[in-house]
Amino acid sequence: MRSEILMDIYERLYARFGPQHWWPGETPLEIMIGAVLTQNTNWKNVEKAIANLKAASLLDIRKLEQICPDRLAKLIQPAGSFNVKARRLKNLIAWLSEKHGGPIESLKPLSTAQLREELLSIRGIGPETADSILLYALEKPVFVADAYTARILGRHRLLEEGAGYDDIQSLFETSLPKDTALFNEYHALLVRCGKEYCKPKPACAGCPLEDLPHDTQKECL
DNA sequence: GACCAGGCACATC
DNA sequence: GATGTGCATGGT
Repeated sequence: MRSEILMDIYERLYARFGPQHWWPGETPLEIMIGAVLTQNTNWKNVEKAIANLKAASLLDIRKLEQICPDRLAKLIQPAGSFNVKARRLKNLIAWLSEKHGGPIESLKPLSTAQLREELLSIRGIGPETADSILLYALEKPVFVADAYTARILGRHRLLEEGAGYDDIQSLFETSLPKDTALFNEYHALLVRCGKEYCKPKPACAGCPLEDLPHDTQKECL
């Protein structure tokens, strides 16, 4: 039942918007960095910050290990919260380098559960950032249950009262096949639909989910 | 000028 | 354990 509804939503979104080609990053390292930079931040600003890092040839674990936080902060300035994010990036790089010796390839054989636990232990990496890294950088079948997901499901009365991040995530992970490509596309499509139609002040007209039961008064979680 | 954006840590109650 | 606040830029 729930699987059918979730697949119906997926089909509608895909039929409307088509493939989203996420994550827009060329390497796993760039995706990881983008996941931190996009915290509470518009993606366009993240692109500017990443362009600065590229221009400085800094998309490299060894170089990011060396750089001082102040210089890193200046480069990522367009992404906002730059002092905080510079520290968070340094924490992430230190984990890669000190615990796993650098190359991201060495992470891929490890279990999803172990990687998630380690990521969550890094200061600055919360559930959503950890799951974005697992799904988009490491290609693990993990569902990213972000604010758009909560908002869209909430508006369509598909969430229990008080459902939190883990509840929403397991709703998808237990109802759908654990398929990296599906989770990749589904989350990207929810973000796309949320941006265009399901904002805090919703504009439902024309939304591919418009004729499903929904409640436009409902606040986002 | 207010609100929002692909969150998280920390303080306080 | 729930709720509030700082971080900080850039687009609407």
